Amino acid sequence: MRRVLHVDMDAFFAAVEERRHPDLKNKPVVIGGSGDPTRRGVVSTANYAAREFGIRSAMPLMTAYKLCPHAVFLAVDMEEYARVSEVFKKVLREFSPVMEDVGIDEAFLDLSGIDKPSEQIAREIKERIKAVTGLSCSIGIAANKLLAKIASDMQKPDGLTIIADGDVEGRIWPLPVRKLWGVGPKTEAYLKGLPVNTIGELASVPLEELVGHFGTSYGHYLYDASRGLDESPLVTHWEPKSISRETTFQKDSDHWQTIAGNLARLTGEAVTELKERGYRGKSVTVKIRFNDFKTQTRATTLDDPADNLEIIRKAAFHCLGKFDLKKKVRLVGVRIGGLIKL
DNA sequence: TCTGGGGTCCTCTTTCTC
DNA sequence: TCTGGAGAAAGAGGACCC
Repeated sequence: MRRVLHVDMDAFFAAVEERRHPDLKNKPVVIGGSGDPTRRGVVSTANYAAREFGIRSAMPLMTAYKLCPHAVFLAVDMEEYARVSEVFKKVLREFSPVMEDVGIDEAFLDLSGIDKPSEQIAREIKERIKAVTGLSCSIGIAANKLLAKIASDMQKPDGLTIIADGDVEGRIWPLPVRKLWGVGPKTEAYLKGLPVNTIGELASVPLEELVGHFGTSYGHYLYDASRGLDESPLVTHWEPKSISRETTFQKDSDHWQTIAGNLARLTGEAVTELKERGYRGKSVTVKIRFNDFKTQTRATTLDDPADNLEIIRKAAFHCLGKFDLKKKVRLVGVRIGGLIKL
């Protein structure tokens, strides 16, 4: 019988900042962008005090500022969060060697080979993480990744939730479909029209109907997921598939030099990382987002995999030439794909 | 009015090759 | 030489994740 644990750090970025700056405790804290709410950017994390004002992740900083002008706004300090992330993941590996990284503040742990009761392991992990990082986390344990992740979200912050066999009907089915990993705002809205609002209602839709609405792959996924079924293994090692850089201008621009200059700079940064990590790329894609938020991409394939700045920059500018730049541009980005390890 | 940045994966269409 | 079809690869867009 498989047993999977999911750890989710509570309001991670904000919690790290509060630990560094104890005077922030009990104040609303918003982490995002450059930390200047008058500039373009979105909320990465808000602490629980800020959430009481309606501030949420992915909200524009300017909107967050209107909701709570006296909140403390801080810049994202990825280096520090990555450092703390390594510390708590090291703790997890002490409990089981099979760990899957899920971004900076989450991880799965395979407990299948371990004898201890689930609740005891979870409590020990929470204590250890608290001891070495000073931070709290929420933990979910279930028979697979899908359910463990839903479980860790059920009692936040500082939660501990165990989903047992037979709990799906009683504890998962009443939840909104949006709680399923892979169901975002678009799918949620589409399902609402069927009408399907809860995971249980989704489970009552025949497989053929789901495949008709969503295609073979996603249809089957939804069918299984609504029943709490998930065979996917923990992924303990993976290679990057692409490396990208993009930037949103403070002011939309139709000035070619501004767009081209930024593309050249971003391409340089991406190539530097490509080289540092020891890869070559086979394809180059340029992304432009216009002032109406419409996004277009133009891609080209290189003759041979490359990590040479001149070759990749030339390819990027070839792509840039394929755009019709009549509208003002708000974002430019470059992606190097088809990576091959040297 | 506002809507980041760094990724993955899927689907559909177009282009290439045999 | 022309044409068509099949299948692969490339290109574009979009949904989703943290």
